[in-house]
Amino acid sequence: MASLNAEQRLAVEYAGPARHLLVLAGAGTGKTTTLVQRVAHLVRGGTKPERILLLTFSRRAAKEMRGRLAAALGPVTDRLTIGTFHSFCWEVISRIPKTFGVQAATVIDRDDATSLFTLARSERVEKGERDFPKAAQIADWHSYARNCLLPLDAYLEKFTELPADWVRRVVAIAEAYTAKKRERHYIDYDDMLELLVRGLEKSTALRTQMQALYQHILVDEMQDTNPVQWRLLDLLREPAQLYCVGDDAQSIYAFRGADFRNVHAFGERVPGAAVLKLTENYRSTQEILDVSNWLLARSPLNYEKELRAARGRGVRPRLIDFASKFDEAAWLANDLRVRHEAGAGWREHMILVRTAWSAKGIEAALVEADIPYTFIGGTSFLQAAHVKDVLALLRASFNRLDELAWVRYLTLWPKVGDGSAGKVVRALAAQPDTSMFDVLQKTLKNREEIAEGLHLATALAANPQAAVGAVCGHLEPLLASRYDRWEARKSDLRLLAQLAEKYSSVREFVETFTLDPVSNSEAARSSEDDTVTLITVHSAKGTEAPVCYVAQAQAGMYPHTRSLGDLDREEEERRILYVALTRAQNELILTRAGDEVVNIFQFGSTARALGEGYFLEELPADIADVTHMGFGGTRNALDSLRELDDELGW
DNA sequence: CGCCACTCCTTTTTT
DNA sequence: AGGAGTGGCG
Repeated sequence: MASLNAEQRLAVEYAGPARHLLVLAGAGTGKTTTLVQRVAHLVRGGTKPERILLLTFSRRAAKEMRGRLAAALGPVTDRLTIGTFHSFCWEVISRIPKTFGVQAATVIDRDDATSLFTLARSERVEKGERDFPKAAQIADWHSYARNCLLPLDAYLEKFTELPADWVRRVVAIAEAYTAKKRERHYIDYDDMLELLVRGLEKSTALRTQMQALYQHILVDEMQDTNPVQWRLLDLLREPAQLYCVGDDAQSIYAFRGADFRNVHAFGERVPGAAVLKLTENYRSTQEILDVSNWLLARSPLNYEKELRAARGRGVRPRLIDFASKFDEAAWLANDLRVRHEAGAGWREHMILVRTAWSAKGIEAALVEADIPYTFIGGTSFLQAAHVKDVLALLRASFNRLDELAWVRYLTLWPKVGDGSAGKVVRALAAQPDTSMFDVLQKTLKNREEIAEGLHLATALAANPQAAVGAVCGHLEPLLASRYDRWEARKSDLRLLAQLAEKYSSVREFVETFTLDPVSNSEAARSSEDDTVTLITVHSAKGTEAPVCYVAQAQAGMYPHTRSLGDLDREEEERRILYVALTRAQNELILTRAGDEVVNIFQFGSTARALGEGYFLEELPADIADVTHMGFGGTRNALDSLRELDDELGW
């Protein structure tokens, strides 16, 4: 067993008197270790593994915990229940499908939900009404309200400036969305939590039985738990004991309804709870923590946090300015290469970015420098258009009511638009006893190739890898003419087939990957590969690396311009940067580009707000080395000759 | 009914 | 720069 310090041991072996426990664990203080050792401690103490539930925030965290537990406990690990809140709820619901009315349901992701909202909106909003909130915005509000257990109208009245009649119309659109969802047997992410919570509230029998399942419920990242999730824990926690681990300073999911103040109020929210603290940081050197502490101390909020490094002192963090983001990206690639040539492994390096989108430039530089990397976060691989096209046919093959999938598949074909696709969708719903194949044949005359696609998917339903392969082959001519860079995209589809291999049905494959979207490069590489990690800060919570680059740390990014003007949101941005800084073990390097590279998307607010409240503005020189590099780096040496042009002029 | 050309807006973060 | 939504034409 890993050696524990006194605080950790107290937390791991805690045996009362309080029934429930919150462990406030600062960054790098051994949160995961404590959780893993707690489970191991319980199992070794005689608790049946079946009676332990471990809820994590992300799929990646669940996987990590499972791996570490397997190392500590061996095969009994398989008897533990470990998962995200969402996957746990969905597993419960899937076991009692008739009660929850989800026998033939298809799980939809955010994109599909937004498409459904677009349909609902278009029925209720004139084309000319350009100011009326967009589908994506309405979907956000709707999701947020549900995660907070608030009725949509109450939420809109309280938190938006919408006029009363628009509130009513938005609510009507949300109701239409819900109706469409039900009609099409769709389940969205929020349904998973909401259905189970409602079921537990409604049915004493279900509640009693579920409460009897677990003796111990352990929760990771408690500070990011939102009201529905709290409600679920409230419903399950008697007689089970709650064991929660979290850090208020790392709460970065307010946009999903999390409120870090809830961990402060833990004692009141959970009667009979005690709070322990872990304060010794084992991850980083004191220099790295000095910068992190400095950032947090400047907050108007009081986090009462001052991280101390158990490891002692090391290298001073650096802040490097570049003339352009190209210089910055090129320097990053070069620095990585130099370190690699000096003997460091690629995997010892992590580049953290605020937004997935802005990582593109760095990605390009890494590709050009031939540096192996894994990108984690942001738009997943499954959201690429060509991948969705293939998945649409697979989805349609097992849910005849899946309108979004049918329309997507059918309109891929020439001469098939929304009109005929709609006809097919209606016919499929109206004739539930006719096979889908026959409906297609009858509705789309002389279009055998369209029905043939369905045939391939259905015939190979039990062999996902073959089904994906066959469907890709069938659609290839269509997709190749539709998208540019086809060769690159085609490799995504090969990857898709590869991913499908370990599943026993097409349905299981599609469902798992909707719940657990995999980013492109993440899917392509196994965890054993030696690669640099390029990652969004949100995805990086819980991870660490010896050398961390916090890239694009310029004004406008921390805090992000979109959050300006709202104090709570700006403070959340501070915590995001704090999370980024505290990932580093040995070396922390902040890089940023000067703003002479004009952003093409010059939104009004960007220009005005640049620099206001910028967190790194006053970074003291005694805690970080600030250097300027690469001025004119993108300029060709010959460019200096240009100045001669005016002078010479013969 | 489908296709194409045009305009407008976008990108904060994720289960 | 590119994707989504819109409107007019074949």
